[in-house]
Amino acid sequence: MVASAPRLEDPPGAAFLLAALGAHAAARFTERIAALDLTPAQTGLLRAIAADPGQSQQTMAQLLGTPPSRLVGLVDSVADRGLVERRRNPGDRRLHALYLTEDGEALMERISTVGREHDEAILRSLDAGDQARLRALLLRVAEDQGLTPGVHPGFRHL
Amino acid sequence: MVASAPRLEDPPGAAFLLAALGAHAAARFTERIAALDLTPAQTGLLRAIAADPGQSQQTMAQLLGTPPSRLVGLVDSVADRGLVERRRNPGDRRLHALYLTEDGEALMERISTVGREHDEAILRSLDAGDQARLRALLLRVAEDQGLTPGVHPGFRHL
DNA sequence: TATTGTTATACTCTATAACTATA
DNA sequence: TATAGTTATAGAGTATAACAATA
Repeated sequence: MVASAPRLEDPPGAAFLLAALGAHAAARFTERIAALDLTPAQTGLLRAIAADPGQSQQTMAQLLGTPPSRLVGLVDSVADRGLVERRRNPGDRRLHALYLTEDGEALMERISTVGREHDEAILRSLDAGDQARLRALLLRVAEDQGLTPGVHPGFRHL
Repeated sequence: MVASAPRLEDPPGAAFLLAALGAHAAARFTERIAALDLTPAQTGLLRAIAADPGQSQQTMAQLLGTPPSRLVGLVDSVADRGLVERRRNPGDRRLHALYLTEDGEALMERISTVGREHDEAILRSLDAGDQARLRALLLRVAEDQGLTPGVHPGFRHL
């Protein structure tokens, strides 16, 4: 058994490629939504509210994997801009249910457009068939790994 | 033209899947190398030194996309453990060339093993053919997007 | 007493820029 | 004067835990 030679150009594994490309895609998306004056965390929050309106901040914090205290400032930042509103639950006045305003829903449309443009830019080197194949493979892995659909698991560090 | 209905389960784009899976893979890898008492940033530095020994800290900082001042503590942390050594360049004594020690090279072997196990865990839902297909597609996208091979573009935020 | 949301505090991490030594 | 590396400072962002309102 011979000791392995120095591996200068060790081919990166698929998981490393995933992590690297994921960080790259996230950085490019951050640049794009900055044009809408949004941070990734704000965008993730808007997306989560749009997907399931009326949730309390506690529920939302658990879904996003962040301490409730952090949600306060985040919700403030989008509520101050009239994108989200807190509605007190009359039955239990401790709960603040989160809803998008009309402006918020309109902005979600623009976010979706940005997302499609972003997708196109990242995948431009693949033809339609390969794009579909890649997406199917990623979906399969994401499901197996237990990722919550539509939620960025690294929300804590956005 | 009818206004679009509320899109509750908008299928996530491939780029979003990439970002989400990338963050997931990075988080799982962080857990694994913690068993070797390493942070992702330390691991990235070791990898970069192994790939191209003898570089100065300035060069390394540029490659990794981080301010040189941050490299100091990072190099200290691995040098104190005897994994890396700074060698002064006799020709220009301002430069500190970075090399792995024998212990550092041995640890790289273990890191490679951890990386392979990590890969296997992330991709376990795909058969060998699909793993190869995914890897080829990711490589194509990474190359098109201008990613430096073997370098994590989000090194700044590790 | 328990829970929701909020605020306060302390801590970690980072970049910027000043500083030292070499050139 | 310019550059490599280092150190100091200040700022951003976070989690933990204390707090107020409601149940």
